[in-house]
Amino acid sequence: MKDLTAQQSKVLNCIEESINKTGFPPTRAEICQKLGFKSPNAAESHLRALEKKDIISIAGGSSRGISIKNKKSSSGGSVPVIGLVAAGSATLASENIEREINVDPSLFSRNVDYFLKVKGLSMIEDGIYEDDLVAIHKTNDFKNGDLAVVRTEDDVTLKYIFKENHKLLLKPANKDFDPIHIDLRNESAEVEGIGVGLIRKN
Amino acid sequence: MKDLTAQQSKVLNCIEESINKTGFPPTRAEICQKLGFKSPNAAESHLRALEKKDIISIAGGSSRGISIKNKKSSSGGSVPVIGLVAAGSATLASENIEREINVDPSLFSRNVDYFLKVKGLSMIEDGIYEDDLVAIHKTNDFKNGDLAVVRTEDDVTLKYIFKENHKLLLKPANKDFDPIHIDLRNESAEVEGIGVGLIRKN
DNA sequence: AAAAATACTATATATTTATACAGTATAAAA
DNA sequence: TTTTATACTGTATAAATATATAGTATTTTT
Repeated sequence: MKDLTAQQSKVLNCIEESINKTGFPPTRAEICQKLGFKSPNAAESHLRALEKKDIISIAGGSSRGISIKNKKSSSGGSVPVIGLVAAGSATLASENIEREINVDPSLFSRNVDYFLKVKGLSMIEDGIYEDDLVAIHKTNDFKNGDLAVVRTEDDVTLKYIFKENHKLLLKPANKDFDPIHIDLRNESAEVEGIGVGLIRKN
Repeated sequence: MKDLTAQQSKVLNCIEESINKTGFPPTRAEICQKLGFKSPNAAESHLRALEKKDIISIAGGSSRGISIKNKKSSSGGSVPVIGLVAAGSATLASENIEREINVDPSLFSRNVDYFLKVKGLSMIEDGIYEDDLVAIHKTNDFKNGDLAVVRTEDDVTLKYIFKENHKLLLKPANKDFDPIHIDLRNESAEVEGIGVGLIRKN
């Protein structure tokens, strides 16, 4: 990312302040007033510079149409919690959003789309316990050994995933549980996302 | 809090959606468009109703001047991360704040004062791994069996705590580690806080 | 039964606001 | 050295927007 100039930082700061304080972005005039500019074009050109550097986006033709890109946390860091229902291998209640929690997106390595509330003990040997919230990044791209949310024909399960040609291995971390073997020629299976973190409440 | 009517809920929802999606509140016209109203005054009066019920506030004379009230704190959501240095039983670098992360205070059962970054494997059998962030609630009050941050004469360690008269037992969750016995008549020990949760990054 | 709140359409307008255009000046990059 | 980016003032204006006023109709509260 390109560096911002001192003035551009001030303008960006002014935008953030406005959003935090009032709940909405500032107008050009307000930026000018706060930073002591006498021409609205002073604000305008700084905004365009910030837009060019991909720091903000400006909605054309609408007032206060400024939004800060790749916004860390803020207040919009709300992530849904979805519960797995059954034990062991489980059924995802697709729209079963239990609640929403606020998390800092910068916390985890990848963007968190939802938290999966773990039911069952299939991953207990790797420190994933019942009722833990596993942070899921939605993707169907994975590497062998990733912790994946996999939708099989009638189940959704959280396991380590390994793929070799047409064979899919879903491996639990509990010696009392058997690995699941899926032959993709006969059965369908889809990776919904991969685990990028975990939250546990005692 | 007074109940909202169905229409008022829709309008509120529309405002929230706009803020989430675009980064700024909607105009009257935009609300009308989304909800199918044909007069800007339809939106206006619903907004005034929501204002009267203290759900939103409307900044007079400014465009998109809508903000949703009592938005959940977000203020005190910044919590420091402190690293434990050595392995097994460790030394707390007291003011060694690695960084700050934003968490939803309602996430854990008790208020989180800081996160302790775990070093070592002494709690591994209970799913607390190296580099996990254990949410610590500062207190010197504890129950037997609590996960506690204990400052001994020259160490700080995270263990299960048990107290019986003058004897303190600090119990790891790893059979390769020995429990620590402290005789409070000879040695001093202080409970800095107790663990109320955990965050892991993969 | 009357008053107040809800739920709108319809029209109008003062004000807010984005945004273009014309300059000036300096610093940095090509 | 010429171009590009930065950093503004100053003026102007079309378009966006809040907001008032005038109605109608239904539901809820008092």
